[in-house]
Amino acid sequence: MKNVINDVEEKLRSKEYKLTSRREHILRVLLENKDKHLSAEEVYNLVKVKAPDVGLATVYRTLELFCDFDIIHGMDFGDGRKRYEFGGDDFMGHHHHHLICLKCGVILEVAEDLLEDLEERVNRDLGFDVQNHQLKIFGYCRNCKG
Amino acid sequence: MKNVINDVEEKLRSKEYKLTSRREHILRVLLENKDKHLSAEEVYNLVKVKAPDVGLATVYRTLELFCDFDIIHGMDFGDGRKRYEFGGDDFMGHHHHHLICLKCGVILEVAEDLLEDLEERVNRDLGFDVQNHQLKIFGYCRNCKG
DNA sequence: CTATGTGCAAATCCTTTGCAATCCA
DNA sequence: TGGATTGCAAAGGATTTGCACATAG
Repeated sequence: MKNVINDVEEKLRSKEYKLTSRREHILRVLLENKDKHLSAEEVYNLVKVKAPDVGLATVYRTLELFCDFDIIHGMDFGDGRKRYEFGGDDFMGHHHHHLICLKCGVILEVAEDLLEDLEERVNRDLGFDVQNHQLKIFGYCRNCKG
Repeated sequence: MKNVINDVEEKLRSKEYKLTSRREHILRVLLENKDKHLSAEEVYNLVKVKAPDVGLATVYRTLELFCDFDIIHGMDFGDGRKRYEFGGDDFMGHHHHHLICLKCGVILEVAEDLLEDLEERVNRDLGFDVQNHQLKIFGYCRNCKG
């Protein structure tokens, strides 16, 4: 954890950005909620607990910054707001996918990457140079089905 | 085409909705642009050519209506606006996927459905009852790569 | 005639931006 | 000190909503 924070600091510093205390607070919130998919406003509310004087704009600006540095990773589940998750490719290894329950809205993760052969096929057959992919699976979770 | 319009009319009528002339214009635009992924405003602009007195709100309301009836199908490519495509499951058979070029923004479609085994595995291993999925593949198209 | 559909403008929601003040190297 | 960072409030863009009028059946 301290490690991660140092890594991030170094990463930012390598391009003349600072890991200010605001940014560190935001980073901590994201770290402490690795498993969740927080919206900007949720991050804001959590950050305010420890640092009541942060502004929402700063949260947005910092989230964008972290995305640019591939420290976090933004996604969209179609509920009208962007959501963020700690870990870009550098921190997380390869992407995982999301199962979204249509009833209760819970979001589960599938760690395994089963799409490599697909990527290869797309590459070969369509001449499309795959960089990344995003898979969302909608359905009913164990508790909601039936 | 006439067929489709009649189908839609019947579908709407079965639940006490009407296929008014405004709605038909909107439907036609979507039909004539099967291959595109129009935003609400793009639909609006195209509809205005034939029916200058339609309001943007009506377009939004109609798109929502059509989505509810699974006549069209909304999606999000992360550019801040929802996009629509003719054909829900009823009209199109199974879903296709999208290849999004990171440079020129072109969106290609992959018709084949290579995810069935994945669905099955998710179902079996995680007790998740899959209804639908959405796959976006980002990369560089033939023209932009290299 | 009555419920549904519609245009318009205002309202909402999330996000971005301008700007003056603040902070850090 | 000087450029980066920030809070605040205002602006922005997409979408939704309230309401009075128009329309279809």
